Amino acid sequence: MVRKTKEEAQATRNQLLDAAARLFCEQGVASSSLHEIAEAAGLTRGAIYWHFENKGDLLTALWERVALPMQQAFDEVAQQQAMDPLARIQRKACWVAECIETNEPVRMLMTILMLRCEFTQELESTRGHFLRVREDCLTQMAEEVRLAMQAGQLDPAQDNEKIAVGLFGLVDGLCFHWLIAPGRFQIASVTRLSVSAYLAGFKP
Amino acid sequence: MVRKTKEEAQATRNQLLDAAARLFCEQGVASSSLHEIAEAAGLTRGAIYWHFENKGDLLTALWERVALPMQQAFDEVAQQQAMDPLARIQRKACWVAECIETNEPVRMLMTILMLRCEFTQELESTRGHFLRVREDCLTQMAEEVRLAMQAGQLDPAQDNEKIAVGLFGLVDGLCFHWLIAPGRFQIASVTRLSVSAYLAGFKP
DNA sequence: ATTTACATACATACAAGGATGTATGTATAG
DNA sequence: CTATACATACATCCTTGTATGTATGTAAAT
Repeated sequence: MVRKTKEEAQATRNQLLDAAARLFCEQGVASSSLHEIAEAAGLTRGAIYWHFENKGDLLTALWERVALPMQQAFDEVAQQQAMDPLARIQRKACWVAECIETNEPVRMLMTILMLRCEFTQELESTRGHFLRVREDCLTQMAEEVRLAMQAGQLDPAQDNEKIAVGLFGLVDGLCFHWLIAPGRFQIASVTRLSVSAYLAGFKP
Repeated sequence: MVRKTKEEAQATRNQLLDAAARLFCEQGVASSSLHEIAEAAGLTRGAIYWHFENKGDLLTALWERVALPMQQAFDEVAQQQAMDPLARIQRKACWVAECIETNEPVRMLMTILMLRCEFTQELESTRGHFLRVREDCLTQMAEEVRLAMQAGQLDPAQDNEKIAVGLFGLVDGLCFHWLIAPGRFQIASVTRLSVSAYLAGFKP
């Protein structure tokens, strides 16, 4: 039972990613051996080494599988021209929190990235991805803030980049706390409240 | 050259903690073997196993060595009765950011906890410590918020706990971003700006 | 329509190197 | 003399990477 069709091979790859996500999430990246992952997927390490280079590559693939569609959805929210700049900012910030709560793959990936992996030399490429995506989002967000300033919704005397950085910190920090202390608070409502207060603090 | 005095033994223990902090920070907790740590401290694994039970215990000790004095300093800030409640809140929130920037042991520990370790079963006790300290701080902060509401500085119609949770998220999120992208922004100034805007958004 | 040839998609086997925990040795402070 | 504060030695278990085996899909040649 070898040499399957391309579709079956893709299914195998997804099985491996699913198993890796579950094990990484449960017991951490370092503590999950490739043998365990393969076994959890009902396969052997040979399958892993066929589809991926090593554990780092596996994690990167996991991240891409979730992040790519998420990035698209994020951009779609950004295209909502019906809303004014400030409403768009608020919507985008809260959307991340909602995703973490409702979308299990996203929640698992964020759990892995924030609590179950070590950003060391081995995962340098993963960290690079992370930083680049973050930088893109930050640039977009700073631009939105600038537009909100132009529209008279935020104080134009402020630094739009700093405002965007603070907003990112707020959202990611809430995600971090919610993930490490699950069920401690309602992330969606707290994020809505916090973000609107934060933005209100920058009104002219 | 064995059987040293108690002071010398304590110094040995500190050497081990110093070496562990450095290695954990540089290459992560999981990637740092006890042999490496002992070697970096100019000792052997025997010394580690004499002073600590295992790697998890070592990390817990590391955390306690930094967190205990930090907790005290934090409480001292809380005792500043000269300031009004809102100023105290602002001061405490910003103090963390300042610490991370100026106090190297604190920065290293936060780097380890946020980026270089996996909160899995093995570090369950460390995570427990973390959560308990966080819960204490949160309770204190919520109380301060309540006082600020009583003093008419914040909107009493709001939920003081939620405000405190949001503040924690903001501060920790900024720390996280600053640690993962070092030098990307000035943490002290951004934190000051963000926190004051956040709090301003809750004014009556 | 077979056969041939090759690439694909894994499974299995092998070698080497740690890492951990523990048991034991040992010199000295108290 | 005894407990202390380590160093050393040992056994066990994993883990990774790679090399090799193998069965099948697929396309081209005949």
